[in-house]
Amino acid sequence: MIVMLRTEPRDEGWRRPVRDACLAGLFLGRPLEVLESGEALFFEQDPADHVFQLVDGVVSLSRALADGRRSVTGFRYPGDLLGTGFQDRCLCTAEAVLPVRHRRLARRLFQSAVADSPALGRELQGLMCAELAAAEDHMLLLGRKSAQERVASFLLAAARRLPCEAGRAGVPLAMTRQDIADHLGLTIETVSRTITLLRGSGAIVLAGAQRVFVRDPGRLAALAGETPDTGSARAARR
Amino acid sequence: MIVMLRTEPRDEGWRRPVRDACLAGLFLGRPLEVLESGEALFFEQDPADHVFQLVDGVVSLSRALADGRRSVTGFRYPGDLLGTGFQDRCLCTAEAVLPVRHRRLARRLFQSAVADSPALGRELQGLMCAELAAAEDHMLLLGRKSAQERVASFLLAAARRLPCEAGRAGVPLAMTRQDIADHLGLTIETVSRTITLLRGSGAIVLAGAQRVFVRDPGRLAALAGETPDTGSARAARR
DNA sequence: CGACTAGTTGACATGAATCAAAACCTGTGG
DNA sequence: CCACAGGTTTTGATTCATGTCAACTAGTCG
Repeated sequence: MIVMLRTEPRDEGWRRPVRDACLAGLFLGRPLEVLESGEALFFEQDPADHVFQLVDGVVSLSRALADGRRSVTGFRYPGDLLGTGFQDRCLCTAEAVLPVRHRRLARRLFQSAVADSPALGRELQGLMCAELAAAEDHMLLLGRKSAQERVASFLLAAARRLPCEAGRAGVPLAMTRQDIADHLGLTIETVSRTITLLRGSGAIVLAGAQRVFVRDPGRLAALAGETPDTGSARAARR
Repeated sequence: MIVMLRTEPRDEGWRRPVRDACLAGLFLGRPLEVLESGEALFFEQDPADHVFQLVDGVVSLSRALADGRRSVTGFRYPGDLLGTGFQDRCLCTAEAVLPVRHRRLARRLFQSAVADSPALGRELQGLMCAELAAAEDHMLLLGRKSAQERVASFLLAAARRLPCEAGRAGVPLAMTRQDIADHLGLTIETVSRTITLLRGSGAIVLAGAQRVFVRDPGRLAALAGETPDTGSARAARR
């Protein structure tokens, strides 16, 4: 009981060496599972019984209309958690874009771990805030950006995911043009044409369809409709 | 101290008559503030120092590109909380669409209350999950739906927000056509034309620009691209 | 009543979708 | 090593939905 009391205090900073009790830690003992490229980890509307940690590969998250029209809400990469934002049902379908290795944890366990630890609670809240921020960015892209701005934004985001040096070797685009199109609310043809256009402008160079070199990040950012990033939103009002 | 200990146990179900210790309860003692229609509660990129409870009125949440293009990510109504999904900065601008009455709470207090109570933590997580689900729905709308489907979806959602009987008196659209257009990724002209079209089809009737009667919810749902709601996503794969 | 703003309608332009075909990969088998 | 099959990506020609620009109308507030 005394121990209980001693672990209670609010500010926990002191007793964690670098980073213990992180969400990733919950998956430590779990067995590794694998998925072929194209297979699904879960489907939209499935009961959301598990939470997943992506160890290796790339996953697309998508939802679809009855007639097959599809929206890819995002992609997930090694280290990311999947399904943390679900309640009882899966919000989206998760498909392996590359061969995947992952671990799984029963949602019950995940939830009780989060409920038991304020630190985990905070980490989860942070993750969800980030997802929400990304979702809002993406709504702006889908609702208001031109095809060129969308593709440029996408390539730029892909480049920024990589450590600077890795970028020298080119940005790998694991997903198909169809996935990119469904992510950007365009058709494959438009994605293809737009990439050709960006290539023509000298902002990027291609090495096969799946590898891009960003030659001129500044120009790409400009084409992406990014603000030169000075004034506040308040100042920018017309 | 004994009292402290007695309030500690994890499963609190027993000591709450109907619903105490909910997030809304945190705002109970707070003074009511007011905002004229058109005024902003906070701006994109402002430091996120407070969390708000909307008591009365309607608020639009939006982000903007440097050149003024705008995306309204959603609307908030009485009872809703605002700013719960922010970290250190506001993700979006919140503007009063109707005169607003609201209460505010320092984020610090909000966060510590949430950290202290697993029940509040769960409630907050639930709210954020719902926001995320709404965001994904909206991405599908923006990326893949036609103008008609977008407007029909919007009107349907507005109608469904109201209790059934209230619907008889018509669905009030507090926001301007510009707000609707920015929400749906369209222009005001297209919104206007599309509403006219829906009116022509007999699905809706207008009473002034700000009040809609949904005459045929089934037809409207069909025009909105909603599935007749039978098969699972798994079954619907082509 | 008049002025102002919001909303609607019309004519026309255009960016992206669609339909179609060619080029490019990647792996398989001779 | 080459030929071929099946898939993905690119390119081309054309169409169409939505955007743009402009005028008109309907509320609203002084």
